[in-house]
Amino acid sequence: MTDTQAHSTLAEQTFEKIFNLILLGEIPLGGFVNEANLAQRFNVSRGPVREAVQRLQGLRLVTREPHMRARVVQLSGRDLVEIFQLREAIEGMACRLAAETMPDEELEELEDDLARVRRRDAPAPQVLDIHMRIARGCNNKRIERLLCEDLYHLLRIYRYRSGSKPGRRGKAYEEHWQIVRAMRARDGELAESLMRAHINRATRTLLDTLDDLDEPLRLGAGA
Amino acid sequence: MTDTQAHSTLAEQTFEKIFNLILLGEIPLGGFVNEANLAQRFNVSRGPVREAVQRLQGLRLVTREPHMRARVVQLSGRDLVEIFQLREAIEGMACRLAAETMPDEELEELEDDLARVRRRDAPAPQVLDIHMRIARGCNNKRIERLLCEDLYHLLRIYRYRSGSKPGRRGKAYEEHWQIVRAMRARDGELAESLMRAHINRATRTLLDTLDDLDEPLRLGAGA
DNA sequence: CCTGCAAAAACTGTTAACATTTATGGCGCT
DNA sequence: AGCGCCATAAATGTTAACAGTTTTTGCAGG
Repeated sequence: MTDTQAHSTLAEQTFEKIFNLILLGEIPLGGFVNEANLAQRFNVSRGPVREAVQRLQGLRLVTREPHMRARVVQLSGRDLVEIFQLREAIEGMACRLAAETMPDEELEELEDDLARVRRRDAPAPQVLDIHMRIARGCNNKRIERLLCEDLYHLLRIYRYRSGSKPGRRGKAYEEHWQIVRAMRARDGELAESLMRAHINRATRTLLDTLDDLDEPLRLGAGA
Repeated sequence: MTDTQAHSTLAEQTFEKIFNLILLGEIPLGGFVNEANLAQRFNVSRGPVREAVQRLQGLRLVTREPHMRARVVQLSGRDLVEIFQLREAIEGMACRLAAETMPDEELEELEDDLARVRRRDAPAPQVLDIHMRIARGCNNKRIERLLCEDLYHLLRIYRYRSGSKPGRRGKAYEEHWQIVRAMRARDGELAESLMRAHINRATRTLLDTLDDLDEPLRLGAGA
């Protein structure tokens, strides 16, 4: 109507809309992604919808084989472990690189913001924030995109469903602090191993949670 | 005509064809990817071509912004370094996981094949082969896909243009051997660090080659 | 009641035409 | 000649209809 080029292309807007549908559970995990249905819903043709679904497939958020109907992935406990193993490897490397190449001023800023979080007068207490800032500071566009665009979407869905563990908050802060200190010391190797340990601990907490719930966070049909 | 479902969908066939065009340099690095042009060339409509190009964008092999024409990436020296840094992180982790979970028999087979390569009666002396087999054995589908599907395509293009360094062959073999020995000993940590060192050395060789050539392997316009 | 097959429905794959945006080339102006 | 503007050309974005495959439905037979 009047919203001229918020994202400029229908395909991109449609991607965001479908992603939100999945995020909010309106299309459940394991549920089907129907092109015609979505096209009608958004008042667009199937072209942009197809493009959006294909992008979701690129993120491995939906599976899609030749003539079969696309469906949202299940995000089983196994899937999450795999994602976290991948994060451990990539974010570890990102942290090493950021420790070696990030400008001093940005590191200081990062440290200051972290200190503000501790004093409870933080502007945005996003847990992912520090991870994202390290990813953006690693001076490797390919790693940055993989973390900030590809894995970020998956983590959003996971976090939305299992409101982040409150018990880990304090410990996570301490671990973040150590990581930033290693980075300020320009000790890439230490920074990497601290980040890996940090994510590894998160993985363990994740596994415990999954055990508690008996079954993984499943909102779609059971396997 | 008669080739019934080799890949079943036109979009997929078109993807392979366009990829080969890029691999062979028929579409040069930095060159434009014209949808209508390719559609006519392959006797298909623009739909499958669009889908193929979008997949190439997902691999970060072509860049494509809203209304601009898509173009093949440049693969500058910087790009290659970034790819190798990413490989170091992911293949390192893959190697650790493979060392911990790969079945004994597969590891033995891997060792035997490597021994055959040493004795010069190898069936297929593919350098990438051992990396791929480790990726496939890491028991993490997400990592496997990232290495075998995403990064594999990029490495193929790089290798096609700079016929793999012969001087490294012998050393690479020795390093592969050590990695497999660590895996057979089920020492994931050692296997990971050996794999990382292996890729790191390859990166250095790569950088030296680039220095020798004065400018990176550029077939498109210079940056 | 269950099983297996055949027709119908639903869905994805593909195409060609239309709409909109960007790139190109020529013209006049300074 | 060099620079900016405007018409034209070319490329991408979008749509609606058609084609082929898969899933569902319903019925007949055991």
